[in-house]
Amino acid sequence: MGTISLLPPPNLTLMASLTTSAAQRRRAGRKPTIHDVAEAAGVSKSAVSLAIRNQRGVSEATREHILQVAQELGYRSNVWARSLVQGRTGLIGILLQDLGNSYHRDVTAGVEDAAVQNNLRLVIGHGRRDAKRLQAELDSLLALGVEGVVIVSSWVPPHYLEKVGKRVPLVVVGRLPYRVPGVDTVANRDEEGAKQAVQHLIGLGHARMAHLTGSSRPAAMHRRAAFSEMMRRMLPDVDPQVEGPEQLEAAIKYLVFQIQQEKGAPTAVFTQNDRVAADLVGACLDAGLRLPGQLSIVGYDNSSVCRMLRPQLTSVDQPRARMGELALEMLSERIAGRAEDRHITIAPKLVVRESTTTPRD
Amino acid sequence: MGTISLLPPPNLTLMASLTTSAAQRRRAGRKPTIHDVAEAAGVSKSAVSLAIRNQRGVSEATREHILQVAQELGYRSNVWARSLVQGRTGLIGILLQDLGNSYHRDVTAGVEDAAVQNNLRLVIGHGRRDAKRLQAELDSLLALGVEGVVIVSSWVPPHYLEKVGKRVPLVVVGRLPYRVPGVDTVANRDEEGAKQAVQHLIGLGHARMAHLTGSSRPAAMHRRAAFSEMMRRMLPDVDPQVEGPEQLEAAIKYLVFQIQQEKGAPTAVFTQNDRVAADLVGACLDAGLRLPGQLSIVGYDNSSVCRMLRPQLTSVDQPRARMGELALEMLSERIAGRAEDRHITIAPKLVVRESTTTPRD
DNA sequence: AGATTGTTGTGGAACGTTCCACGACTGTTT
DNA sequence: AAACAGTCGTGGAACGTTCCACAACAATCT
Repeated sequence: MGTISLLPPPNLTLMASLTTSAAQRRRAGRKPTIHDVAEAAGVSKSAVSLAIRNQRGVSEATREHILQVAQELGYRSNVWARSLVQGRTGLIGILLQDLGNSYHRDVTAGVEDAAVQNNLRLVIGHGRRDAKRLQAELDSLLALGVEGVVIVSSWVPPHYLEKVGKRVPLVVVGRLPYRVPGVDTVANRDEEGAKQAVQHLIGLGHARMAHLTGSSRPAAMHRRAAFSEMMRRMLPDVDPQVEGPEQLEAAIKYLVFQIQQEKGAPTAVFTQNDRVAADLVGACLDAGLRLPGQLSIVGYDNSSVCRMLRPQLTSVDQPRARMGELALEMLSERIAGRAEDRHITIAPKLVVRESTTTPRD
Repeated sequence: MGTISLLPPPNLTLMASLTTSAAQRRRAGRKPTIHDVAEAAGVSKSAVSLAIRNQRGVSEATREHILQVAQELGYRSNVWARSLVQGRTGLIGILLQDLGNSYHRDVTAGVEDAAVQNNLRLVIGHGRRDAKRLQAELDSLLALGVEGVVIVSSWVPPHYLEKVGKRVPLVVVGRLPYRVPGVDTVANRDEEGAKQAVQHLIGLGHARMAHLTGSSRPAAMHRRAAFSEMMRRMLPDVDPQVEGPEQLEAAIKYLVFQIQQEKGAPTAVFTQNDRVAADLVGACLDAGLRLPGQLSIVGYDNSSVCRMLRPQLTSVDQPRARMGELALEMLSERIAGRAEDRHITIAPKLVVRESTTTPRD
């Protein structure tokens, strides 16, 4: 602590005339601006502006010259200044509830592709499966000035969605608890997916079936309800077993126990999603059950784990990339001014793999 | 605490000549600005600016009043205007090569947490496992004005890294082909992970071991080299089998075939990562092999699939969140001015599960 | 020749904020 | 009473860009 900082006098060189201003700026280590380019190229800043945006108003010769000078100086236009004056940013946000999840990855890929088409830049927000964080992240996106947001989560509270939806266009990928005015949605028809799963199982000869769910979010509830409805219609004599979402783990254990006892246990299970299915597969194998011999299992999402598990998982596929594309298209319509709400649903499709077979005799 | 200061309304309703301008702006559908708030609160824009930034220069009473008016108007400060004048954005980017991957998710979570601490906002870029796209995405982040970038990928070409690194601080999470001047790195010690894996297997009694790799990226190459080195040191008489990265699928098939033939086949495999391990597990099970009885398998990454597979996968864990935190800390040091390069390595740790056991006799 | 129409280019005024120098007022010290 | 220091607040000048009205000049039409 002995040394005292001898402050080097800031040497105010008086800025004698203002001629050197641009040069000084550059010397100060700042990034080159449009003024620097203009000065170096011997034209006005307006000319540079036109040139770099490829607008008419400058001759081809000067444009080339300007571009070359800009290149030499390493000039890059300042997006902030531009969007400040233009009043638009060309940014759109996508709010994910969970990175590290192939469903979200594929939806995002679809949104990305469509964004490129629409000349929009994508900013990803990461909510981490937590309503508070999702809200904070959404705020963050808004503060960045996105012109619209695609939300891939059903965890953002609807009243918050409604509030935000008034300030900026919002499209939700997935089911909401109820329709929120001003907010568009794109979702797969969970009922149809559940129906296909049940029909597939019935087609294989199954009758005693169970549904296993780990969530009471809207999508899960629709699958569950559709399962019950289908069973009532197709197999009115059978009492379908529906378990969860609380105590899912215990439900899985009990199911395995039932099968080991052989007394009227389900021969097939339709699960709410692949994660639950994977847990079930694990529990069955740990208990020494033969799969799919002793139990047929259908998942939902057709995620990347389906092909990793043994037996490979039969699962309902949602056209994820397409849903992402649709979401972005709806969003850009909104940004362009559409006022009425739209709700698109899209058909899912069962992908049959190894985890389903005819019931044990 | 009892006394409440009834704010004497500042009521400077003069400004006669300029009265309608702000109101007009608001009517035009634009978002409210600092001027609107100032007008509505009867103070100057400077006062509003101070109030919302919680700076001293306004009394507590007026600050509260201003904040309330701002709240009512739904005012949100415009980040670009701010960063335009301040010359900094408070944004940092993170470039991921693959959403939908638990490794990346966890690293990102670490970066996020540290970013909050450092009062920086995170922007996620998504490269999709493709050098071209990664570059485009990195450009995109730079255009947004990030002050630094954390890159979670080894796919960005080093020469490009070097070029970009001159304009903005860069930290790479993971191994690079070689040290790039100006670019910091944080990585796990792959050699140590490989060593732990081999030691674990030797401890179980294995001697004939193989390594299976699906990549020639630096991290993979280090694991592979360390595997060979360990084998040479610990079991000089055994010829270790190293397969891949090309024709990985064929190598897996051949390995399974060897084991079925029983003649001097490996009894354990250390794989480059969990994905390869999962493929191997699947192939073994499909061929009817008993796992881990006929083959012990060790993965790398301790990703979420480890617990989904049966047998559950023994795998080398990298402290992913911690690596993310470190990356962000290094980045903010750089932004603050550190000039010399730093390279941090961190110890991985083997997590033993079900996929490893004593060799078949 | 004069009027009309393009083309190429210019300087100043936004955009919404922060920063800075300074003013008005209220106490406190000489 | 004068001088000083603090607090609270103000208006104007940036920041880097685009937009707009208009100027200079050339080419074309009456």
